[in-house]
Amino acid sequence: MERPRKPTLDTVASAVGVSRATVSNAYNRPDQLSAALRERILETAASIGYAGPDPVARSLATRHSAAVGFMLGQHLSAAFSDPAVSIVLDGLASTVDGHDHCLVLMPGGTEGGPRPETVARAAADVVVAYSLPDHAPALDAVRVRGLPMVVIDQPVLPDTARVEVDDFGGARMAAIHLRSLGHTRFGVLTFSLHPDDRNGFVSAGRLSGSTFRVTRDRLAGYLDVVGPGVPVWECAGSSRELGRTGARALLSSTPRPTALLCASDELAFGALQAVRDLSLAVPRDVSVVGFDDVPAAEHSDPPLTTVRQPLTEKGRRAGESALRLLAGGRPEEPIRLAVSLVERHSTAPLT
Amino acid sequence: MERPRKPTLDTVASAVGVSRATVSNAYNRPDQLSAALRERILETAASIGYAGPDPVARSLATRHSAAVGFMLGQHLSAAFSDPAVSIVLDGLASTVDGHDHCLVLMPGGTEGGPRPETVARAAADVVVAYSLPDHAPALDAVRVRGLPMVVIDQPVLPDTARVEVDDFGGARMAAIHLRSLGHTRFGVLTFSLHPDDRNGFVSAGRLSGSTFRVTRDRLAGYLDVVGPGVPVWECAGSSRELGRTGARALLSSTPRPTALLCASDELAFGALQAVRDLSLAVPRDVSVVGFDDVPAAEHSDPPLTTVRQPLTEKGRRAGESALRLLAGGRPEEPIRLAVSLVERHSTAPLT
DNA sequence: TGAACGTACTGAAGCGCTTCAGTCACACTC
DNA sequence: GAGTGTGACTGAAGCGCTTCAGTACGTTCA
Repeated sequence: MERPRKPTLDTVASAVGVSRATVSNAYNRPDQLSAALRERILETAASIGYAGPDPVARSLATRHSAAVGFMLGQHLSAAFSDPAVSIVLDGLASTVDGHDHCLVLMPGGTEGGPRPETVARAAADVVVAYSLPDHAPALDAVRVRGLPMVVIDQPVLPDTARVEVDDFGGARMAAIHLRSLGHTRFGVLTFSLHPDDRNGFVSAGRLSGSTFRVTRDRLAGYLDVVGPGVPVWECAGSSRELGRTGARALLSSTPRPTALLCASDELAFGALQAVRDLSLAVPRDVSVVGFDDVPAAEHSDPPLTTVRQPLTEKGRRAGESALRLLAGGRPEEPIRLAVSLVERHSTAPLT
Repeated sequence: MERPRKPTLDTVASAVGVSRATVSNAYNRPDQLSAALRERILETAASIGYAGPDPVARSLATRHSAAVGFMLGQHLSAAFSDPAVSIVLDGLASTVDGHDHCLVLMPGGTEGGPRPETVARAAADVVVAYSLPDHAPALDAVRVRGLPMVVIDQPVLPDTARVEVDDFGGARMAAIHLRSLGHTRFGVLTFSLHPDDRNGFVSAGRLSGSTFRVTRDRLAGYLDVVGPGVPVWECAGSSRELGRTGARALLSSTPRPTALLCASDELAFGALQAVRDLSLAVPRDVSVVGFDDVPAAEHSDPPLTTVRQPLTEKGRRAGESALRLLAGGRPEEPIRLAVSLVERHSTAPLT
């Protein structure tokens, strides 16, 4: 079947009997033509099924694509199972959407970040990177393309905007809290140190060379307070299930820890369950702290003591930075958001 | 500061001393030139910082953008807190990424779907819609643009591919299971019937006119078996917290239900917690069934009896359909994936 | 009354790339 | 030595739009 060609600006222009420039103005610069003519153009366009200027052609002509790329170091399901990611992404998405920009997802491959080819071929004029390992090839691909970038929770990169929280300080606060409650036997539950999906106790060597900034800092914050000899279990991702397994392992060591320091709330929720699994109670037998303060932390059983970081704001600020770079602004000073300890009922003095 | 213009195909062409067409071929049709020349072109390109053909210009010339749009009826945080969404999205993303396509996110506004302008301006050449209300304006915007579309769990639309599961049948299976265990007093926990974020008991009127196909069918499946008089609580989203609140309300009615039918696993997890909150036990005092069979269902306490739907495959099939449409294929017959009841330990005979 | 100004619209030059019909030189055949 | 390929490369026409310098035609004002 001979499908009719899609209408273009030209189609509309000759249907109305004006020049192409005028039709373009009808869409983009209403002040450039009389209201009556504009009305007539829009009506004609609708009647012949013209859906408005083609986004791609417009992007080529204007030299920006109204899209912000989003690079993620993990598979999407893994990433989103962590509310910390989805809330940030939501903040980001609503910010850019409010300014008529789309979000182009570049999901991570197996290597800790999108493939460089994916980056090279994606239409975006600024990209925000979240949770990539330090030297991800995708980061380099962005640089080669000359796209401005904002990184979240990532090491500093030349010419790049950045938003982050004080993971190290937050973790220290949590650990100090526990120590001041009298605890001396700790266990630490962390998520990936390296992009290789490993679960298990962590050796000193693996610990030192972690390529994920956030993991590294939270862990360092904990260990800075509780000392380096503490058992650390690494989970391949931030999920309840993995946390439950890890916490079970930690609680099976002798002497049994009386306090568990978790790198995220999701991991901590798993730990809560693990304590129950062993017929122990939180906080009577073991205290648990999380990190993030996701909404569910307030309603867990018991409500979770955790380090609050402003997740939505993180996404929003990243979005605003991206928009500012898009408008030609220079990357500003790194934005550092405050964290705070939220004491609830999963921690108690050592009895 | 005078920033140097970004190199283009032309820049490379004249640097090497060949025509622009040849440089283009070096990237897209290696068989059209000698290996030696290609090598030389690629080297020169790298040395002058050319990152490869501009994606936008290429899209305009080829008339496809290598992007699949993704429309979602909810805010991203709401959507991703439901693993059922993130797993589907992950399946979709890895399918299209494997074929060098990006995913363009068009997040829902408040009206149950992306704004039509968002749709009109997004560069994508096929879109997949998930979890939109029946007559979302975004659906119409896609039609006007003439883009092919695949819908997941959505009513049939002319000229549109579709993948879905038998929500009605699945829900019936779960309800029949409960009835055959002897239960007669039920409570139903559902998620949004309308795009207005409401929580509370559902009136008959609100129930009949639901605009979300999935909600409608699961609910209808439950009620088909347990009868129309059963109390139904609507949650604004599919999260543990909302489920917990709703289940608490349901369990406070007299006579107290002995079985809770939940529209999703997340809701069911909340119900599990609610039962504990009231110092009751699952399944001794109350049986609970979920829907989806997300990974966590196997590990909940107790493990959840639920209706399994193949989430990853749903995303994968949707991705494949999208790719096929992109290749010019006609929309095929709707794909209907099988569901099955997974009996675990959250249901038991009425004692 | 004529210079100055505004408003409404148009022509044409790109934006950076793909693609297809050639052209050209060279080898191969009978 | 004319005919037939064939492999390697090029010229030029678009893809659908934006934009900017201009034209044409009133209005205004000194």
